[in-house]
Amino acid sequence: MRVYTRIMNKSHSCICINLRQASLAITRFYDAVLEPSGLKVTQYSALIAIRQLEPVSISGLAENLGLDRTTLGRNLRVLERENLITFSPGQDQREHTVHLTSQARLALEVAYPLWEQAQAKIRQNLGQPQVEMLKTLLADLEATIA
Amino acid sequence: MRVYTRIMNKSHSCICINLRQASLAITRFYDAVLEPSGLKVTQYSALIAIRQLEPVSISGLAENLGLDRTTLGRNLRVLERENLITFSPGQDQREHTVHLTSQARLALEVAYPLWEQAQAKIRQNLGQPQVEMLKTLLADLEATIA
DNA sequence: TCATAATACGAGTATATACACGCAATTTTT
DNA sequence: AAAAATTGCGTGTATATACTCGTATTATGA
Repeated sequence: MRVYTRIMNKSHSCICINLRQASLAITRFYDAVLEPSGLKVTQYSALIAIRQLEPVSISGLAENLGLDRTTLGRNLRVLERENLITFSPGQDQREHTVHLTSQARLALEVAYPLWEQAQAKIRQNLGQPQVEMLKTLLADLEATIA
Repeated sequence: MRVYTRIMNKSHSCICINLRQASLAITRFYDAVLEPSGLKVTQYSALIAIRQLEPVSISGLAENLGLDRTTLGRNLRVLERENLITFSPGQDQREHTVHLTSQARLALEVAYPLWEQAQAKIRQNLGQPQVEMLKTLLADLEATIA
């Protein structure tokens, strides 16, 4: 008797798809809340990271953000075109170090209360302990595949 | 699959960025594991959903997958080009209903044990109760912004 | 019945993501 | 010092995502 492979027919049993769907939905929410600042949440997080690490190379920034180097490089071009960042040569002639412009600092000041508002809504509706639990689980999850 | 280790700033305070980083890392992991099947995890989940809901319209499928209608429409073109799905007109002349090909059913049979392997690794390393807790939190999280 | 609203979809545009490949600069090894 | 390995980055290619606008079809309501 042949036993045919039983395939799960519920995509929501997939941990990855669960994560992706939540990630996309929450991203849409943050992008909508941040809209008056002209920044998307990906751009906001990149600018925050740059401000924190400046001066920083593209690869260093990518590692910090958990993104592929080439992905971040292309994302940064958008920010450069919008006059939010500039590049300058580093000590090492291979490196391009990234800098915030004053326009970016202004945009971050506009974006910050909006971002806080998004964070607050989730904290209030989900509960602070649940938010902390979620962060812990996400960190542990990433550790399982490292 | 590359694992982008974030040395500095491991705990970001942004709930959205936490989610996105985990989502991208886990997606890279699933894509790498599924690679022998020729399917990416997004494609795998789309095909599973189609098999479950067939015959289904593009909009109906998009709703089920939590994706924008136009996003899914473009994703489906890739699957059509790869001869994994076909379209046919529905009762309603506006609708395009989606169908799996036998090639897709074969690909799913190849992909299934690989997908199970990815799921198992996470279940074993994170723990079944933690996986359930994560799913609950993600569902609750999405409810907070609805 | 006819005007209007709602639905289903595609195209245009734009950002985000990442792998493979190649090149130039730097570091390490021999 | 020369060879080899590593590092930093860009390009080519491809998929994924979603917003706006336009069009055709269907449903609804006056």
